[in-house]
Amino acid sequence: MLNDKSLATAPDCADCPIRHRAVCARCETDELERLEEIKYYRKFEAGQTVIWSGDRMDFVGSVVSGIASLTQTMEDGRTQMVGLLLPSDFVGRPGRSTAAYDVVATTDLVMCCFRKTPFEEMMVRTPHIAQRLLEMTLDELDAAREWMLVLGRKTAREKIASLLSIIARRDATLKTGKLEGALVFDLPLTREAMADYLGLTLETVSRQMSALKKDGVIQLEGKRHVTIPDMARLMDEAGDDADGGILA
Amino acid sequence: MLNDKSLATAPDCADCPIRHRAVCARCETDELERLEEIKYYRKFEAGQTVIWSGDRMDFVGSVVSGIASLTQTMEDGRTQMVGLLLPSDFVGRPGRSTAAYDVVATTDLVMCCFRKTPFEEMMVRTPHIAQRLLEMTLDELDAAREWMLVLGRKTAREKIASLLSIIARRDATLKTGKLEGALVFDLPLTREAMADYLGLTLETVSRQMSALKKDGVIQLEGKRHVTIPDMARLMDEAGDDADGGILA
DNA sequence: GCCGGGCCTTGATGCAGATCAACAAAAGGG
DNA sequence: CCCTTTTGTTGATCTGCATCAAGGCCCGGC
Repeated sequence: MLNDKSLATAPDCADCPIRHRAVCARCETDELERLEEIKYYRKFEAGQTVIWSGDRMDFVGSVVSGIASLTQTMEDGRTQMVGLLLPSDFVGRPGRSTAAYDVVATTDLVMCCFRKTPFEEMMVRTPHIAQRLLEMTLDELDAAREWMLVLGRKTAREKIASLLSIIARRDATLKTGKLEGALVFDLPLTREAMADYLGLTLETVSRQMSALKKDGVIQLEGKRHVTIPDMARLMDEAGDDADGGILA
Repeated sequence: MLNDKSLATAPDCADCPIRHRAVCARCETDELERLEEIKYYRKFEAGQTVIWSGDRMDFVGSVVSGIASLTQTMEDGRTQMVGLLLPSDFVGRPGRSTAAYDVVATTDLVMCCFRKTPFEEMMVRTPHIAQRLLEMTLDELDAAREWMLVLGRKTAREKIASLLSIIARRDATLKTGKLEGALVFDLPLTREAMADYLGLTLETVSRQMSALKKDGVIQLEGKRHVTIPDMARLMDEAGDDADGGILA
């Protein structure tokens, strides 16, 4: 599974984000070593499904590079994305054996996985892991609740602005750690995926993107390359008070 | 703070739900004793605010009786309820000192609280607490994501049916532990609170309640007293595949 | 080169739910 | 008890987004 090329592109971490995020730095070295022994890598191409809702899920893991999405689908086909997993985000649930959502690779994707059972045993022996996971889960819960406001009360234009500002912020933090001047990034989502995240149709997404472009809130080069000349302006369009949104 | 009358009404627990839920049964007795020492009770009347978003929050706790809601508000006044806290649900976040949402008592409310610092120290000493909290937080995350589907993709009628089925299920589980025959309960929410939870206006809520009544999906006696003659029918109206929704 | 299929944009039209408005029914409060 | 306030219902109208439909752009295959 381990693939040198993909690992070479892992962000800000020569090894594996679990070491930085899920397993905290305070853990004893021998525990970290044991974690090394049970970890493995999985690679997916854009569009591939990592796991289907309801399927047996015998691993937990985190995103090394690329983006995965969590989606829920109703019988009649309506779908809602309920989370966007960026590098270092955690997937899976200790203590549950089936997946609650479809997990799909939105871009090419590398994940660092641990078999669930040894990971759980390790959690029992290493309290810091549970505490670190609790912290991460609480962050995700905050992000999910933030998104409930977006879904429930914001207009289509505000929704788009919210999504762009979240991606822009997260992208800038990953790349430079700073949020200054114009922000430039490539949208990792199709219009349809944006629509699924925002509870809109792709036509509405397209129209609002055009409108934000016409109004100078964003610049578009091609369909995906975005420049945000003024982040404060964008956040204003998103209806956020200046501190803005958190990401799933 | 401790109030005999309100404690007498605590559901299924003569003492405090924390003992059952947040602190797991496996914890050593002396740890439980220590937890006893730092706990205290707070009582609120319907409509009172427990804490405002952004305020300093130096406690964590759980609901003993009554219902509290977590709400986010935009500057222009649009509000979205992001969680409904029923008896035994946990509030607060170890490791954060300010509240992220407004917490409001929707009905008369009794909470069992712990000062945050001793609770956090206790968490470090007692690994099972962190693991139990992780489990609870993951449940809440699932519930929040379930709700994202409701907010993003369901029609007004489906939203109402989803809310009713969640309340009915939770209420029945608390009271009898079973989901058989007709379910009867009192709505603990005003039409406005329902609207805030569902991302609708109160007029739409009222209309859809009337429509569901006219169609025989629910029976209404007064404004609050609800009978569900056929739970499967209601869940069908909610657009859920039979297993239905989870609650925040 | 041409063709077919993703992906995206834009236009025309329809409808679910918001908004505005009036009133009914309880629920206090003096 | 009446009066006010809160809460809920129902109607009329408006509007933002969905839906239906047509076509453009780009890329990969033949």
